[in-house]
Amino acid sequence: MSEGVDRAMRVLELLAREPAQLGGVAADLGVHKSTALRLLQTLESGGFARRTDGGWTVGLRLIDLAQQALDSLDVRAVARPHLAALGRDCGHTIHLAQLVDDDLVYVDKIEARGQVRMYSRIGRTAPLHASGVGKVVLAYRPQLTRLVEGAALRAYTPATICDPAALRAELTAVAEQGWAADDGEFEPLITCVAAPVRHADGSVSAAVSVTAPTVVATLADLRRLLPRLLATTQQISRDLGWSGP
Amino acid sequence: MSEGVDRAMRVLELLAREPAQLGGVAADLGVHKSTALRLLQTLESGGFARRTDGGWTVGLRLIDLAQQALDSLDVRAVARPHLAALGRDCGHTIHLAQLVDDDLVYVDKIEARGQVRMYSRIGRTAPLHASGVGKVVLAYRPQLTRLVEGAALRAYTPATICDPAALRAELTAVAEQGWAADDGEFEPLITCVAAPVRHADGSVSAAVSVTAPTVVATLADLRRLLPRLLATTQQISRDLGWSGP
DNA sequence: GCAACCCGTTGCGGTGAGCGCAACGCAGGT
DNA sequence: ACCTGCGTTGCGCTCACCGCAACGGGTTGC
Repeated sequence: MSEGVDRAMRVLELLAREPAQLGGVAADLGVHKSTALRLLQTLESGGFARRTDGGWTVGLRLIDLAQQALDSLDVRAVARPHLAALGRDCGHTIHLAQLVDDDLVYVDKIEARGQVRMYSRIGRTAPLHASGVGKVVLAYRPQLTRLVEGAALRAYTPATICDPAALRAELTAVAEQGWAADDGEFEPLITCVAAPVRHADGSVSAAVSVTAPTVVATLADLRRLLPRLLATTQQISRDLGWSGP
Repeated sequence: MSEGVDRAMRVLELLAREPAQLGGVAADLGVHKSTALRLLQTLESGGFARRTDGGWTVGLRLIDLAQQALDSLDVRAVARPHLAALGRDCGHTIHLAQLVDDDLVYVDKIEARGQVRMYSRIGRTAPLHASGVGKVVLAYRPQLTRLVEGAALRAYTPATICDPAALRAELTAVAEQGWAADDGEFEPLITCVAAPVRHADGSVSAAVSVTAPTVVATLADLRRLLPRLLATTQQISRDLGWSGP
């Protein structure tokens, strides 16, 4: 629709991945470098891009805006202290994922006490069929299963549930027991347990998970944390206005 | 330079502050609403804007990109575990600020153990003359004093140092003692101590601070944490390749 | 030393992308 | 029944933006 804006967004995608120079940006967009320069200058004037020694990078304004947007998410604000307390108690990585349109997005994260590197990032989307938070949300939002019914379920690991029937059975079990596990279904050797967060109207559009590498904690270990996790999600739900069981 | 992109950035600024509807966006930009709609649709197609029940909001892609950019900041990655450890030891809010061009930007934050609300946000800029991290950076980057020399120093509180001569004296003291304090100079009743982080070449372009409301910790209390803070910044500096004293 | 690069940057015209306009469908409120 | 304000669509006009070509300044190579 708006060509310039479209190109600008592609530029930001590029720069966020890694800094680039004018020529590279121009080539990647398939435009003349003078065009790319003017784009970058415009972005620079707004603080969305900046120059470094070795080329162009995303600007601070982008980071500021994103953080502003994150802070305006009500679920995040309400949940944060509870997540921090949970993280302090168990020492593992805590994730908060929220459903936005048809995507389940990680919107908060408490780092594990250990120094173990784990690849996850606020802003990324969680695979609905291959993550604890995803399965929890699916289990309580039947209409969302349309997103995984027809589509071929991607196998991230050998443990990923790719068979629709098996997934349906899993979701039924999750809905009944009130929590979900993920034993290496997205990344090998990474395990988690997840539980739903309810809004005032009782709907589930967010979830909390406790994640750890199996070398640190096995699924059995994490299961022992379930009462603590469920207490956390229930407290968050109550803070959001939910008054169910 | 590029009008469309310029408008798009203004739209994002608007949406990040608070969700808005088409009419509001159009009015604020001073354009016809059809124009605003096309802009929003373009942003939507790239994931930079999205529709909610009550209007338009910033999209997830923006958050993802910003987080990606944050993660690529080397200082942040190196410092994070040390900051977490420091936060665990003292329980107060920890900030990491980095100099980007002429702005000192908060790039990481460890929340305080207590539930006390404090207004700071990753992505915001720190006032150079009215914050611990700002004064530390100024003290070790004399060429930057040009930024505060001529300009009228804004008085955030009665304690803010607005007199150039007084500031110069303060910076000299900071440079000598190796750390800076901020006793209500930016926000009343908020105190902090800050120390410099050095890069491999010995230059100072980042700083760490320990912040607390005076009701929780007085300046005297925070001073007692100085050895721990200085040990942290020195360790970060070493991890960055610095081999000084 | 000069030449050959590659970087970012700057006028300059032609043209098509995107602008404003006007009109429509649809909800929700009075 | 009306009205108000939302998002949306088609249509010409025009000016913003594109590509081109040329320039200045670093760095590299022989």
